[in-house]
Amino acid sequence: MPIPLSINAGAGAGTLAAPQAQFRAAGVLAYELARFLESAIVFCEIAPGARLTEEDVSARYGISRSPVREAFRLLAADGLVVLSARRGIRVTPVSRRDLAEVQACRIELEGLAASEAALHAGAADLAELRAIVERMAAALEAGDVRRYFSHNVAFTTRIHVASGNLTLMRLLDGVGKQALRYRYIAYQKVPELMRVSLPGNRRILTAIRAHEAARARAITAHLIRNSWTAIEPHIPTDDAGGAPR
Amino acid sequence: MPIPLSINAGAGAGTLAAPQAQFRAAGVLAYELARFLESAIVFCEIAPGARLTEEDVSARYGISRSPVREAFRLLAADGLVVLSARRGIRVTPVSRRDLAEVQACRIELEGLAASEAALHAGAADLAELRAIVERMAAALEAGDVRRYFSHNVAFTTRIHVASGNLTLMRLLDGVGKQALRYRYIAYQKVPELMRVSLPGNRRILTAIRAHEAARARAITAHLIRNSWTAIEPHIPTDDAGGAPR
DNA sequence: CGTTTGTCGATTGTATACAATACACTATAG
DNA sequence: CTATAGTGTATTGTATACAATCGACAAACG
Repeated sequence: MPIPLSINAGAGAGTLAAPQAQFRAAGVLAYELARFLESAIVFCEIAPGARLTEEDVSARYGISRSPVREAFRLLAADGLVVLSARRGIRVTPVSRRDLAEVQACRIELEGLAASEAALHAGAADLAELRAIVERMAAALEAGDVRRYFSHNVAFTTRIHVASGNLTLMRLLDGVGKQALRYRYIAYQKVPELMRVSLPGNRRILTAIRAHEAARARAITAHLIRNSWTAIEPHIPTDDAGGAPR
Repeated sequence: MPIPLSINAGAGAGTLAAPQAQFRAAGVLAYELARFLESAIVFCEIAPGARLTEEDVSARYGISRSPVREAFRLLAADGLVVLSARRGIRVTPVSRRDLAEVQACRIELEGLAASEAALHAGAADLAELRAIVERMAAALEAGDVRRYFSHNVAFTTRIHVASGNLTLMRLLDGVGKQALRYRYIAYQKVPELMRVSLPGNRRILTAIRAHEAARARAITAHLIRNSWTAIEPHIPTDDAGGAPR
């Protein structure tokens, strides 16, 4: 039976921020596997709509079904896969509708995070954010989309941390991973997005440094709407594309 | 070894809306157990900060550890318990800080849901919402706090459905369960809250029926803020109350 | 020829045994 | 008396075997 995975192992694993590393040990197979698959899904190394089974994955990585099963549940909780009993799990298909849903939610939550960050960010947060922006600028200069993307994610995550709201972080973590797929597609298909994104992020940082909550929120919302409209044309109209088994 | 559960089995189980019943079969132990424990936690039949172990729960209900483990992960994803490796899991303690976090997020997400519902609600949604409001009124008349609470939850959930945004529903489901505990505490300690809540919900319904998205959002936000300030005095200042094992 | 029913295979759901690990406690050395 | 190392126990992490269930296909019946 052919296994539909085509991951060149070790490639992209761990390049994204560890999701709940603060809560869970690194040596736990389920979490390691979840991070690995997550990264593979976000970077489209596993195609949207692809079908996986517990057995396949456990055989492929030489581990038992228990951690695989747990990893699948973790991915499902973040909306990256959909579980259908006894029919295997499927990588959540991308669609314009899903994009719209995700972005609408992100506007609210990222906006809140930026706003709270403007109120609570300490010196360390600001320094870190500034450093990340510079790294983004360097990546843009070098034309390295994937590196820019990676730093951009770090920037966003750091704002979440600076907001000081753990519940918000948890929620953003959930919707964020789904959004990551679209964000990656966006930067791949429309690299020019970087040129809009970087100044936007700089302005967010400025607003946060000046403790202007409302402005930080507004710019964030605007930026998300921007990328939304940039991405949309590159997403299939509906999710009919997925192979129906 | 004493098992810290004190659930009179079957009492409150299933009174809350089934979370993902549409996706998962009812006969699956992990989901049944998760719903049961969820209800017990929300209604404070298991105390905040209480410690559970996979072994205890599996023994108590005569099922194996596998579904118990899975149920624990589901509860953790909704923020109702916190997992700490090899130290058992603990029911998430309540605290003013946590309340603030949850409510801040809810203002954004419930606001969005109300707003979208105002734009997309169909005749069936409106009829159902109207019916639920009448049931809330009846419960208020009868002074039945728990029944009022239950219908209130149904009302909120129905708005989420009417929004037509599945991602939003998923997020609200996550933060909503955590919020439920505070909402229940609120109605128990401050029954008068019902008298404020009912007219507020009526006004939300009116705004939705009139397709006034902004107003629906504003009223929703206002209502949440209201209950927030009403609840806050009844929550311990910090989470030092939990027995540290 | 259409419909229903039975069987089979694939896949998840559940149970259980075993391994690993972190924490608490005790004993011993200084 | 205090500090530290070692050991034991509780608890989760992982592996694996077995049961249940769903969908597909085929055969029999109308």
